[in-house]
Amino acid sequence: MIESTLVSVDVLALRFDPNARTVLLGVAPRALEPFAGALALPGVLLGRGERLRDAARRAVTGKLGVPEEAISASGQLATFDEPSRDPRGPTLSIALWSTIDATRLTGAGPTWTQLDDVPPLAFDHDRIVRDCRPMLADRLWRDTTFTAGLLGREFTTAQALDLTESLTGDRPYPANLGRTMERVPGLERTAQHAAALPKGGRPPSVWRWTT
Amino acid sequence: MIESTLVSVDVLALRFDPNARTVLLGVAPRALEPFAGALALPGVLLGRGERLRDAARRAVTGKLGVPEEAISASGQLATFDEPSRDPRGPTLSIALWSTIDATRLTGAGPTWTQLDDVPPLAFDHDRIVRDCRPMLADRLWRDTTFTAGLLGREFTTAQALDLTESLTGDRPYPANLGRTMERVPGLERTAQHAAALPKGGRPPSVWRWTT
DNA sequence: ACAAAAGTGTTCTTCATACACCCATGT
DNA sequence: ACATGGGTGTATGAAGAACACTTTTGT
Repeated sequence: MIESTLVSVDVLALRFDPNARTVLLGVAPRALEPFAGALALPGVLLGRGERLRDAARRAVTGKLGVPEEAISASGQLATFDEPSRDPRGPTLSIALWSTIDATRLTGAGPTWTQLDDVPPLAFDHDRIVRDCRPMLADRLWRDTTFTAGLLGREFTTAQALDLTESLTGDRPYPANLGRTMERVPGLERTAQHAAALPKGGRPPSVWRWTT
Repeated sequence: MIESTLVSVDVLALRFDPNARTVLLGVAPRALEPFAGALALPGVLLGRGERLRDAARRAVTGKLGVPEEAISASGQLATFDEPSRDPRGPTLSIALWSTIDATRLTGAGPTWTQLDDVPPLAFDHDRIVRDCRPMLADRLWRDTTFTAGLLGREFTTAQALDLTESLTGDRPYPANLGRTMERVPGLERTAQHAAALPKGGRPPSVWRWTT
C-alpha cells in the first residue's frame, strides 16, 4: 500500500475594509514548529472524508478566530504540489478563498494585512498569495458569490470603486464602473443614496443584490 | 494523528483527430474492483512526494498505454471532493488535462471516445467530464500550451475550425477565426498551403507556432 | 461547369476606455 | 464660494458576429 501525500487546505481569507478602502488578508502567527511564530495563511490538514469547504471553515475559525457566521462565501483557487514546500515532508496544498463579513466579526480579531503589502509568510505561502492574486482580480464582478461575499448585500458606489482599485490595481471611472455593475446579473442600483464622505462630495448610490 | 484523505489524480487525456474532425477523450476499462470492467478516466493514487504532472503522466502511460513522448502538455482543472465519490472510502480527485500527440501513438491504442458523446463512466467521472468541459473550451486560443498541445506545431485552418467546433459547440466563420488566430501571440500564418480536402475546396493556410 | 471550402472586405453590435460637463454634498 | 467626488452623456477604438463576394481546389 502506497503511503499517500498529506493534503492541507490553505485559505486566502479576504475582507474588504471600507474605511481603509482596501482588501485585507487574514494571517496568523503559527503556534507550532515549523515556522513557529511566523505569519502564515490559515491552514489545516484535510481530515479523512472532510470537504474542502469544511476544512477551509475550520482553518478560518480555528486559526484566525473568526466566527463561523462571518464566513460569507468560499471557493477553490489552485493546488500547489512542490514536494519540498513543507519541511516536514511532502504535503499538497489546496488553496481556497473565503470572504469574511466584517460586520459579524467579534472583538479580538486576527492580524489583517493589506493584500498589496503582505509580509513574508511561512512555507511557500508568499508564492501562493502571489500566484492566486490575479485569479482573485479575475473573479471580481464575474463571480457574484465572491463579489457579494466581499461587499455584503448592500454597498455603495464608493465602496465598489475602492474594492476594484484594491484588487485590480487601478481605479475605474465611476461612470464606467456603474455601467459595468448594471450589466452584472442579480445586481441593481436602488433609488437610495448613502451619506457623502467626510470630505464632502455627492452621495453615492446604494446597490443591492436581488438574489 | 488524523488519517488523511487519499488523493487520486484523474486525467482528461485529449487528442484531436483531424480525420474524425473531433476531440477524443482517452478512457480505459478498469482492471480491478470497484467498477471492474467499466470505463473510467485514467487515474492513479498520488504517491508520496509525487508531483501532479508526474502522476498524470503515470496514469496516461499506465492506464491508457500511451507512450510517454506522446504527452505534449498538461495542466490543472479542478478538485472534486465528494466524500462518497469512491465506494472504498473518501478520496479526493484532482482533475488534470493532458494533450496527446497522435503522431507519436504506437500500435494498439486505448479506447478513444468522442468528447461530445462520452459513455457512462465509473465513479463520478461523468460529473468530472461534465464540469470540466467548459474549462477546456475556455482554454482554447487563450492557453497556448493547451491549444498547441492539441494541434501540434503546425496545423491548417481547416483543423482549427474543426477543433473549435468540437470544443465550443459551434463552428466559427473561417474569416473570423483567422483574425482571432492572428491575434494569438506566438502564432503566425505561413505562406504555405496544405492540400485541399478530398471533397475539394480551397487549400487552407498552414499556421505555425513561433515559440 | 459546378460544388466545396477558405479567404477578403464590409457592416453592425457590443464593450471597454476616456473625458467633458453636471450635480449634490461638506467646509 | 469652493473643493470633493459621484453621475450623465458622449466619443473613440477594439473585438466579436454575420454575411456578400472572391479565390482555389476536386469531380
